[in-house]
Parts: sequence; C-alpha cells; structure tokens
Amino acid sequence: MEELARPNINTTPVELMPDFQFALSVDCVIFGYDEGVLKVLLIESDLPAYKGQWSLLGDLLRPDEDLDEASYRVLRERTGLTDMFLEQVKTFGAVNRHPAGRVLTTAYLALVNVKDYQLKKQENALQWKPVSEIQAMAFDHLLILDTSLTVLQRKIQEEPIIFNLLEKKFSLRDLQHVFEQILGVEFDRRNFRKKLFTTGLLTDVNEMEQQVRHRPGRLYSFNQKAYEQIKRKTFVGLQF
Amino acid sequence: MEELARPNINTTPVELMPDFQFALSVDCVIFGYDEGVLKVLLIESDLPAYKGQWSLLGDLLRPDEDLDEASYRVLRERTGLTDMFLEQVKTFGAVNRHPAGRVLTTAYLALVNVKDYQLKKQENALQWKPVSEIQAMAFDHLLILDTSLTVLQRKIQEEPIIFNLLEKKFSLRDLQHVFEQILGVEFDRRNFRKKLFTTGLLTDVNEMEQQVRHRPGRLYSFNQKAYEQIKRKTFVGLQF
DNA sequence: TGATATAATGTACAAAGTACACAATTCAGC
DNA sequence: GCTGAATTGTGTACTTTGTACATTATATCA
Repeated sequence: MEELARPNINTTPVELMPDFQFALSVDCVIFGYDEGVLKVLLIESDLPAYKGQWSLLGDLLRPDEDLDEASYRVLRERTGLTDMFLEQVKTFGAVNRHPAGRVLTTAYLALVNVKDYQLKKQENALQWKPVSEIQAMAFDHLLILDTSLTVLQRKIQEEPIIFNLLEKKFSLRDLQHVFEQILGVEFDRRNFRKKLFTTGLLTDVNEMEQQVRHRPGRLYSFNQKAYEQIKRKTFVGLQF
Repeated sequence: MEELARPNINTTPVELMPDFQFALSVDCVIFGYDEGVLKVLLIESDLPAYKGQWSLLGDLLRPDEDLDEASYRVLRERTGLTDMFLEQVKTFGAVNRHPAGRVLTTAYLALVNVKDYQLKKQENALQWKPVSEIQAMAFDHLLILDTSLTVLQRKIQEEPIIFNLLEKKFSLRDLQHVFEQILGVEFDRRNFRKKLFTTGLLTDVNEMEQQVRHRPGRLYSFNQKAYEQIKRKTFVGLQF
C-alpha cells in the first residue's frame, strides 16, 4: 500500500486539517477475582473535575501507536503484567464525555490473576474495588464498567476465558465460585462438576488444596491444547 | 457536568494541542438478504489510492456528533432508511490503515430489508454485493467485513435479530434459508420448524405465500412482545 | 392429467440438563 | 482420640432437548 503525501501534523494550523481534531484514549477494565469477590482495578482520578472519584486505568493514544498496542501498554505500565487476557469491548463517543475536549475512548476488557499482580505491584494509588460496591465513577466510566461486565458475563459462557482469573492450579470449588460471582447465579455442585469434566478442558494435576480447614479438593489446570482442538468444530445452535 | 475552558480548536496551532490529532470515521457494514443470498451494500471508493475498489459506506465523525449518531446519519443519508437494526461492532485503529493520515474507524453492523431499501434507493454508485464473492476491498475494509460477519453469525444465534433481514411477513422456508446462508450450515426442516415454534416468537398471520410455483407456505411475523417477556429471564449456561 | 416442487406433520431414539442423598476426608477444639 | 463442622467425591432417576427420518397434501406448470 502506497502512502500519500500529507501535511506535517506538528506544524499545520488546525483549520487546515479540520477533520484531525479528535483525541483518543484507551481505558482498561481490569477484572480480578480475590477472596471470593469479583474486583476491578481502579485509580483515583487526577483531573480537577473528578477529584476524589475513581476511574479506570487509561491513557491517551499516541500518534504512532496501534489501538490494541495502547491498551497493552497501559496494562504493562500500570501493573507490570505482560501476558494477560485483553480484548476490545467498545468505543464510547458521546460528545461531552470528557471535560477537556472531544476525547473518545475505547474500552478494553482485561482478566488478570490477582496473585500474579500483587507480586509486581508498585503504584499505591491503585486499588482493587469489589465490582458490586461501585456506585459512582469519574467520566462515563461507570457506564463503561457496566458494559464491560455484561460482555464478561456473556463471554465466560461462550469461551473458557474464566481461567485467566484463577491461578494455574485451582479447585473446582474456586472455579464454580468465580462463575457464580460473575453471573450472579448458583449452580448445583454435582452437575457443575459433571459438566466441566465432560468438556475435557480440565487436567487433573494430581495435587490437593493446602491449608483449608476441611477435606481438601483436587487441583486442576486448564487444558489449552484440548480447547484448541475443540473450538475448530464451531458450535451452531439457536438459543434465544 | 461543568465543562472546563479549553483552547479554540479552530485557530490553535497543532503543536499546542498535540493530543487532538486524530480523525475518526464510522463505517457501516450493511447486510441484506436478497434472492437467497446474503449481501452487503458497498460503494466504489472515491480515493485515488483505492480507485475502482469497493468500500463500506462511511463518513468522518463530526466534531459535535456522537459516535452512534454518525453511524445513523450515514445510514440515513446513503439509503434513506431511518429505522433499522444498527449496532457498534469494533474500532479499527492500526496506524497505517488510512492513506490520508491517522484515521481510526468504528464499524457498525446494520441489518436491513432489501425490499424496503430498493423503494428509496437514490444513489447509483451503491451496489449490493454477495458476501461470498467479495475477495478484496479498499482500506482494511475486508478485515472489517470479516469481523462483522463473524459477529453477525454469533449474534443471530443469541438474539432474534435475523428478522430484520426479512419482510414483516415471511415463510419458514425463508427464515431457515437466511440462517443457513449466514451460518453456512443446513438444518433439518422439520426440526427447524419445531424449534422455532417452541420459542413462541412467531405469530401466524393467517396468510399464505403468493406466486410461488409450488404449494404455498403459511406466513409468520416476529412477535416482539413475546420476546420482550422472554428475554428478562436471562439465559445462563456454559457452552464451550 | 402428470410432473415437479415444497408444505405440513409425528415418532423413536439419543444426548444433555436437572434434582437430589450419602459416605469420606480433613481440621479444630475439646 | 473423639466430635462437630465443613466440604469433597460420587450416581441415579427423571425431564427436557436435540436428532434422524418418511409420508401425505397442495399448488403450479406443461
């Protein structure tokens, strides 16, 4: 693809390029599962207009940066994590959503293991907040959070991404609790086990839970290879 | 929300507002079902770099326009339609995706009834192209089309949006054929009927097909009210 | 009137989902 | 070392849903 000549965007007065007036940002909705509760990683807003309110972790898109790269950079810079589940959710483009001008933002959904994160944590301004307790946020971030949560609820039922919230080795009780916490429903324990075993996605790692005050459960890991094979047979069925 | 003072974007040299250098566009992936084939509404590109190639219908976002409004405007201006299914799909933000500079685009998925459209058609540069025949497009529009088709395939299995592609009254054969065309599979006719009837979403309008060269089938319409009631009971189940 | 095309319908079987109860294991406290 | 508390691990009967499949009926066309 041949690139056409274009004005130098660093010196041209804006009226000569009236279409290039927008700012773009990415905002990461970083979900984690901690002590039985679904949480999201937030930071206190640094803008005067939203002093003291919580906001998502985001940054402005740089002129020579792909959108996906920007979200990855935010995750890396703020949490130190480099290998997490990260996926675009939606772009929010209401005219007055940002006090500093016309800034659109693309929301990204990230799933991280809170234990991994805690090892590398550096910033103190960040906090894991239980999703269920969040009533207000800066900007339109509450809308973004709600939208992302809905997307998360749908996606964990369609793809085995929920394992990104757990440690490599986990018990079936943990797994069931994450599902229940995110979906807001309860499953029958026996049927849940049956269902998960028949997917063939769990590998028994031949270890047991440690330091629990009851009979310890077996630990399992997610079998990525098995999933790669299964997912080729695209599922078709109507369910509305 | 109080709006803060900000520089006048029409006269300020760009180096004073380095973050506001992006252009945004919307591109509509307008699907229609015509004569048994899934088609998409395209236009010949007017950019020299893509002379003679087909592109999606899109336009630049205006400074005082919500993102969703822009997609709606494009649909209205180009097709005359004002009441169609329209939903954001994804934002494409590769650095070099547009030859004129840093232009990001948000893709929207639209479903229209081709018969409705033909009545109001004005532009001759537009064409309905069978999706299966499209090999190349201008910009990154082939990627956008592929992505939107995948989203469409998922969504028609989860929500009864497929009716937007049909006329108000339709036969079960038509309905089945649209599903098969979009999903690339074949259903057993008897089981398909059984499944659709048990959803309770079809209303028998007590009319028959006209001018077919075989025994005419009954016509049905989509029962929106029934769906409103059903969808409150949010479906929960794991299917990966 | 016969050929062609498709509508309309039902049954037997398989697979998946649901409801539900009891014995076993570990720890904590006495 | 016994008891209670908490949770694991397992199986069966029943219901619901999905699948495979064949025959008769109705309309048009030649």
